[in-house]
Amino acid sequence: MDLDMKDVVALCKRRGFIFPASDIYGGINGFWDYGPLGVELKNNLRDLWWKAMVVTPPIGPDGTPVQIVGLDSSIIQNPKAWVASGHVGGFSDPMVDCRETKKRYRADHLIQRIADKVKVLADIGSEEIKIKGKVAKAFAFPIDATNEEMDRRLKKLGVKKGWISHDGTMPELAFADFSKQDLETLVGPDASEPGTLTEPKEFNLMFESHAGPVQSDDNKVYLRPETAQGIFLNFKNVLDSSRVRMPFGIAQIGKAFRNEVNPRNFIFRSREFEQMEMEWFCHPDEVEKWRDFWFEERTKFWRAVGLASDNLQMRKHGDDELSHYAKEGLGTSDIEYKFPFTAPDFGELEGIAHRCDFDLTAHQEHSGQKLEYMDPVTQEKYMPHVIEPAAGLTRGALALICEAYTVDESRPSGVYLNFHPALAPKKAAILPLSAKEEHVGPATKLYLALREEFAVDLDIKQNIGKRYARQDEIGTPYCFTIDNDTIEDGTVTVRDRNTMAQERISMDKVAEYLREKMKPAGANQEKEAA
RNA sequence: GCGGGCGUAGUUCAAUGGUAGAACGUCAGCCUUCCAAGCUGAAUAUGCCGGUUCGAUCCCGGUCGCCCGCUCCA
Repeated sequence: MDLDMKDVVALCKRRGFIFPASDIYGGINGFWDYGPLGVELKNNLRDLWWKAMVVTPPIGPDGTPVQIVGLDSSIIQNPKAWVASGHVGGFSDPMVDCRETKKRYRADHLIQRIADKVKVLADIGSEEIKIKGKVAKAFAFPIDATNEEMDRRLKKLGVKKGWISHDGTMPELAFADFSKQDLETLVGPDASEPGTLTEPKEFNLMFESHAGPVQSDDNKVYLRPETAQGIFLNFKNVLDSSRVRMPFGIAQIGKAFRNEVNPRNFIFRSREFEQMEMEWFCHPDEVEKWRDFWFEERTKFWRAVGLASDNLQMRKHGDDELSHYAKEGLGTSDIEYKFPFTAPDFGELEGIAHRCDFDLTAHQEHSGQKLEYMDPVTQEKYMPHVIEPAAGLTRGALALICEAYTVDESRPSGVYLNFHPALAPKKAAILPLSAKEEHVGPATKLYLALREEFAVDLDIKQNIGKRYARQDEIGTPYCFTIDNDTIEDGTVTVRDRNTMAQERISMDKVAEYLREKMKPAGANQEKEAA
C-alpha cells in the first residue's frame, strides 16, 4: 500500500520523533523540533556519517585509507565570504508574477522582444497594436521559446503579420532593464492582455541578522545557507595545521538556513536544516576518479544505514539545473530517495558535485589570500579542485523514518518502524514479565549493565503485549524479557521486532548479542574486515 | 508568493448558534508467566485575534499553521 505522509507525521508526533517548532504558539512555518527519539535517530545517522568520513574514512583506490579531517565552523562568517561565494548575488532571484494567470517567472528567465516598427508607430501615434483595447508594445517570452512558438503566440494574440517579427531587427531585452511604465504595455508569456506582469521582486534566500546590538547595514551578517563555505574559509588553516596533503577532505556537520519561498513536505524542505558535507580537495586531473569514487562510497553508505530498497536511486543533473559553481566540470550527481510525497518521483538526499576550483578561486580573489596548493613532491602549484558529497542530515532522518515505516495489520500496534539496529533510537527494551521483584530485580541489573554501552529502555508497567507494541512503534529492534526461567537458568527471551519470533539466550550474552547486531551499519566495515 | 482545501483531547475522528463526545494513546491502581486482555479511576481539545449575536467551536473578517496544485529550490 502507499505510505501516507499524514500517518508518518502523526506517528512522529505521537511517539516523540518530530514536533512542529513553537507548537504551543501555533507553530512556525518551515521549522521543526526533534523530540526525544528524533534526536537519537538523527544523532545516530550523524555519528555514522562522521565515523564513515572522519574516524574510519574509506580505503582509497590506491589501497590505503583516504585522509579526511573534521571541522566545526561558525554559522555566521564575515559577510564578504557570502559575496565571494556568490550567495549574496546569486541568492537573490528577482521574480515576476502575472496577475492574470497567477504564474510566476524568474525575471532572468524571461526576455522581452520589441519590434522597432511597433515602437515607431506607437511613438507617432498613427497606428498601434491593441489587445483587448490596451496598447501593447512588447511581448515577453520564456527564454527558451523558439521562433515558431513566438510566431504562434503572436498570431493567437491577433498581431498582424509583418508588424512584429523575430528576424533580427527585434531587440531582446533583459526583463530587469525594463522600466515600470513599460510594464503597462508588456504582454506576459501566458497573459491575454498587456500590463499583467508585476515588477520584479527581490527574493533573498539568506537569513539576515546583525552582529552587535545596533542594527545597521554596516553590521549586517548572514546565517550560512550551506556549511560548505566554512570549509573553504578554513582550507588554509587546516592545511597549515593538520599535516594533510593533497588529496584530502574536510568534513563538517551542522545547521544551515535558507529562507525557502515555500517550505513543504514535513522536514524535507525546511528553513533550518542540517547538512553533512565533505569537501574533497584534489588535483584537477583527478576529479573524475574521485567523483566516481565518492559517488560509489556515498551510495554504499545510504544502503548500509537502511535505504537498501528501490526507493533509492542515482541521477545525474541535466545541464539546465547545474549550480553556479558546477557550470564547468563534471556536474552534479544526486542520490535520491522516493519519499511518499515525491512518489513516483524522487527527492534529493545527497548531491555529489564537482565544484571545480570555483570557491577557492573566488575566496582567493576576494580575500587577497593565496589559497593555491604547492605540491611538496612535484613542486607543482595549482588551485585544487573539489568533489563535494553534500548530504542532508535531516532529510536523511526523514528518509530513514519513511523507509522504516511498515504497516502490519496483524500486530497490535498496526505498524512498526523497521530501523537498522544501529540507527534505532533505542537498541533494546528490558522487560520484566511481571512487576514482581523477582523479575524487576534481574531486569534492572541487566538494564544498568547494558546502558553503559547501548541506548536501552527499562519498562516495567503494563502487560507485556502493550510493551512490545510500544517498542514496535518506536522501532526498537530487540526486547529482552525476564521471566521465571531467568531465575532458574539465567536466560532471557529475545523478541525480534520484525518477526516477533522469540529465542532464549543467556543473560551474560545479551551485550555481545546486541554488539553483533549493531555491526553491519558502518559503511566501511566490509573493507575493514577484508 | 498565487489558487484550492482544512484547523475540535497526544493521535484519529464525532457533534452543535445555547457551555463538546468516542476510540486508541497517556497516567495511577488492581490483575497478568510472552504480544495493546480485563476491571477501576484520572488528566487533556474547539489554533489565535476581532466582528455579528442575548449567546459563536459553528456565521463573517483577519492572522497563524497544515495539506494539495502552481511557482521556487543558488
